[in-house]
Formats: sequence, structure tokens, C-alpha cells
Amino acid sequence: MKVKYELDKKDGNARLGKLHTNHGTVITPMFMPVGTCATVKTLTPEQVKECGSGVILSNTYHLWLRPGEDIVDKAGGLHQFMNYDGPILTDSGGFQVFSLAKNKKKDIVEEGVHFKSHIDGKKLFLTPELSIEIQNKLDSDIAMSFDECIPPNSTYEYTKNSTERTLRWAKRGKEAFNNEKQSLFGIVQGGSFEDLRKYSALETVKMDFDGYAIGGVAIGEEKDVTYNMIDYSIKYLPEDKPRYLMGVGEPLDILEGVKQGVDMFDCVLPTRLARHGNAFTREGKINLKNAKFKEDFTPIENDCDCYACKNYTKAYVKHLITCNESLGGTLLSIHNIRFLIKMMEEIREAIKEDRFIEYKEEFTKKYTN
RNA sequence: GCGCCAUUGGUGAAGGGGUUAACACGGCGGAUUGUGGUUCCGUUAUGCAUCGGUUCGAAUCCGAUAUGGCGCC
Repeated sequence: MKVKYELDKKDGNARLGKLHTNHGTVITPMFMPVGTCATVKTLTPEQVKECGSGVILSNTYHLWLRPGEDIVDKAGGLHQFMNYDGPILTDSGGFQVFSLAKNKKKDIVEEGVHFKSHIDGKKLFLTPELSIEIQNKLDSDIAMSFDECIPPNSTYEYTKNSTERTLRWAKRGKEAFNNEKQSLFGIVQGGSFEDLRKYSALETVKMDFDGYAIGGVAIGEEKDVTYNMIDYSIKYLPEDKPRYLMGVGEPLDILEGVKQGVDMFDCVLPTRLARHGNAFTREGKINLKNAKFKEDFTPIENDCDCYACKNYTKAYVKHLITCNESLGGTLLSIHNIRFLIKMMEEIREAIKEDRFIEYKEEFTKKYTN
């Protein structure tokens, strides 16, 4: 079945709703941990679920290269392959054109994108149709349209051309898409330009996708630019479809997104920060590598209900990180994911009680980085 | 007792008279937003065993001392 969004309540523009999928219903606004290579790095699916997460995100580009979509297909699809029975969203590979090809050669043409494998340097060519075909074989619940993530500070002319091309790609992908069990989301681009965002949003909505993403944000631009890009895009999206702000995971940015009406977020931050020794706390991020935690025998956060905080001390986690022990990354990933998901739970509670803005202000006041 | 050789940060070390002592690891700090899974960036010896000397200038040359290694009586 296609995903179905049900709007339950609004508090300002913040929305409380439900997203029904083939693999269960999740309540929005919600946060999706990222499992690029068919795993949320360092965590078992059980551990991911214990954090309270619903949807996880995986990646077309990476699974295309390894192990190959046919192998995932033979395994019975991504859910079976990785033993995760919750909803899965797959990114289209569009972002990798931007992130992997930074400083490297890439060639964006009308037909698709030529670039080189990050694994063996092999020449690759990804098109909107191929991205759809791969995602079809991966059998995710939600597939994403193939887009170009426009680098910050691109000129108006470049942004306009790219945005129009992304629209043509969206159309081609939509036409190639033929899977009743899977949903397909369109992606709004338009860079930091108000008129291009509006144009991109309106044209994308015309194609009638199952949900809409706002892309091209949080890739190095200033925060106020990000917030404007959301504003320029989201007001043209339909109320009865889910809205997904791609790649955003800083707590304060999530709060701003929710305020503007975003339902879904994803980010590598909780897991990447974890592997590098950082933890989210209500007072802001802390770096467990700092010497001051050497003899700190208290949990990462005293009142946190995650497995790591209930059982381990900062001194121990610091020791694991220092020794490069993978359990350090696991414990911090559990904490960081739980932190964001707990925050989403509180956000939903606040929306339900018409005090979202108060919640946001209170959170922001305490959170200092 | 004599002779030869060595001695450079927490560690491994480069530099054999010319401005601020290479590099690496470690330490400390920072970064990280649709993940290229041990990444990136910054910082870390006002000093080259010690004390003198030569020189415009010494980690680099000379002498003594200390410590260590090897050899000889």
C-alpha cells in the first residue's frame, strides 16, 4: 500500500499526525536514524527499536554498489535482508552526487550523473529511472525521487537550471515508477532563492507524489538561510501529505522545522557524533574525549532512560572511545538516537497540549550549542 | 685505567653552522546536518644531556663533565 498521512492536530503550523505504512504506523513529527549500508552503524535492529524509532533510512547508492540490489532482492528485500520489520525509506542517491563528488570529478548531464565509485573508482552513471529501479528491488516502503542537491552559494542561474532539471528528473522517475507496494516522495529544490523554491514546490506538487521532501538544506549554509529555505518551500505543500526535511538533525533545527510544519527528519548526526565521541545533552553537545570526563562516574545524562545512561558512566564511555572500542560508538549511538526520539515524543506531547512554542523556547534556552 | 661511539618533546625520531627544530604517534581542543565507519582541522620542545668556548650566528664545531653502549690492558 501507499503511505497514508493523517493529520490529527495543529498547533500553529506544527503538525501532529500519523503515517501509515506497510510496516506499521508511526506518529509524526518523527526522527529517522540513518542506516546507509543496511545497518544503523554499530546497532542491531533490536537496539534501534529500543530507542523508540520507527522509520529508518537506507541508501540506494551504497546498496547499489554493495552488495548490489539484486542480492537484496534475492534476500527477499531490504527488510528481510537486514532483519528490520519497521518502515524503511531509501534515499535516491541524489545526495551522494553532491557529497561523494565534492572536490572530485562529476558530470551532471540531462540524462543523469556520471561519477566515480568511492570504493574502486569505477565509472558510474546514475539516472532517475535507474534509481527508481534499484529502490524497487530494495523494496523499501518509501522511495525518494532522484534529485540534484545544489551546493550552497550557487548562482541564481545554476540553481534555476538545476532546479528545472530536478523537476524533469522527478517526472521521469515518476513515469518509471510502477510499484503499488511502495510510495514515492518528490523533493523540492530551488537553493536559497524564494521564487525558485516556490516554483519547485508548486511544480513538484503538480506531479502528485505520496509525500514531499525539502532538500538542499543543512549542507553548509547559514542557519537563517536554512530556515528561509524551509519557509519558501513548505507553504506550497499540501496539508494531506507528509513533509520531510532531508538531512536535518540538529535539535534546534528540528524544532524550527516542526514549527514550520515538517513531519519527518533524518540525520547521520546522532550516529556519526557517537562514533566520534560526542553526546547530545539537554545543555548541548558534550565531547566525551575531553579530559574533564576522565573521572566522571555519572551517566551521560542523569535523567535519560536509554540503555547507556541506565548502565554506564561517562568515564567508562570515554575510556571506550579513547581505546577505539566499538562498544563506545554503540552506547553513544543508543544515547544520541534516544535523545532525539525522546525529544520528538516531547514535541508531540507539546503539540497535543497546544504548547509547542513554549516547549521550543524552553528547550532552546537550555541547549547552548 | 685507556680508546671509540652515542645522548634532540610523553614516545619513535629528522636535521651535520644561517631566520619561528621536519615528520609520525600520543596528549589537549575543535569540527561533523538525505554517512566515503577509525575522518577532518588546530595546538602541543623559547629548546636539542650539563657547563664553558669558537662564531655575526651553534642542536649542528671545540673542550670538560655526566650518563649509557662497545672494545682493549
